[in-house]
Amino acid sequence: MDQMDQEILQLLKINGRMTSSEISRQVHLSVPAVSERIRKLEESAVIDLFTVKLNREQIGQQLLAFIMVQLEKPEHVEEFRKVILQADSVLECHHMAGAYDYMLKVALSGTKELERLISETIKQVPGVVKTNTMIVLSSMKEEM
Amino acid sequence: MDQMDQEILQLLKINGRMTSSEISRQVHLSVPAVSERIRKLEESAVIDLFTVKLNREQIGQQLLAFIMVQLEKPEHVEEFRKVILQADSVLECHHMAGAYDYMLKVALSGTKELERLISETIKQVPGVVKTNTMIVLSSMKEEM
DNA sequence: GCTGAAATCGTTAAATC
DNA sequence: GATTTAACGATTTCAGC
Repeated sequence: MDQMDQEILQLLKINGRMTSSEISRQVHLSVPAVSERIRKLEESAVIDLFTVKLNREQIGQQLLAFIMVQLEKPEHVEEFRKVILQADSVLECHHMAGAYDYMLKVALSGTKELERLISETIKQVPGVVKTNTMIVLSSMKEEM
Repeated sequence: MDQMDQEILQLLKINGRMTSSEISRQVHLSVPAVSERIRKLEESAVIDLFTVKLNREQIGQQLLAFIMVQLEKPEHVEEFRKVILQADSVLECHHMAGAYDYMLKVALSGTKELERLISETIKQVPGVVKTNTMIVLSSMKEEM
């Protein structure tokens, strides 16, 4: 991955739909050269995927929160994982070092839905002994 | 935003570079109809942006962490904001309710760089009185 | 708001440097 | 690896529904 690849990735980060010909003009490289570099960045897994970032407020997710979860024993991990992967409102799930085992980033319509997620989904998983929820007031930066 | 828009967004979430003609085949709508819907979803800000998700391990960011920050007084927010927006390793910054004022999601090469970020960048901001860092061991889910 | 057709523009593959 | 050319495919525009 050289300087040129970095420039191309920078442009794609700002606009993932930018065409190879548009990029070609900006980086002073021929169109096939640009396409080939993008293909190789995908092949080598530097590029994970192209995606679209939605405006959460516009799609009814006005509330963002982080939920710390303490899972009693490792034998409950599989069930926990299954529940998390199925829950659409859970955007991220990280296995953590420290006082809590997992940290979830969740996007919901409001506190009512948050309450339901915590008490009816997360706390229903066997082994979940403790949770700690932190509410986001606003976000000044959010990248991938 | 109707059912059709949701189907299109779902496809674009999986592949942000999917062409209108590819989408057209999958949702049984003409190509111009698909293009027009995508254009309107962008115009109405439901679509925030098209972007590329990079594989952090492949680009030398093997360490992911969350840093809680306590900021003494509101008059230091502007300086704090400036530093955060400039720091490439800070992926996210959320203003929080609760014990800490801000929560950062950071991606770095390792603990050495983390130490430098905390002591030479974050703690240098006037008003930062306390931080608390949580290390990510692995991530089982990560969407936008 | 969708469709179909035509013109424009972008992509891909092969040959060459 | 990059470029050029030419065939192919996608997008845009617009008339008509």
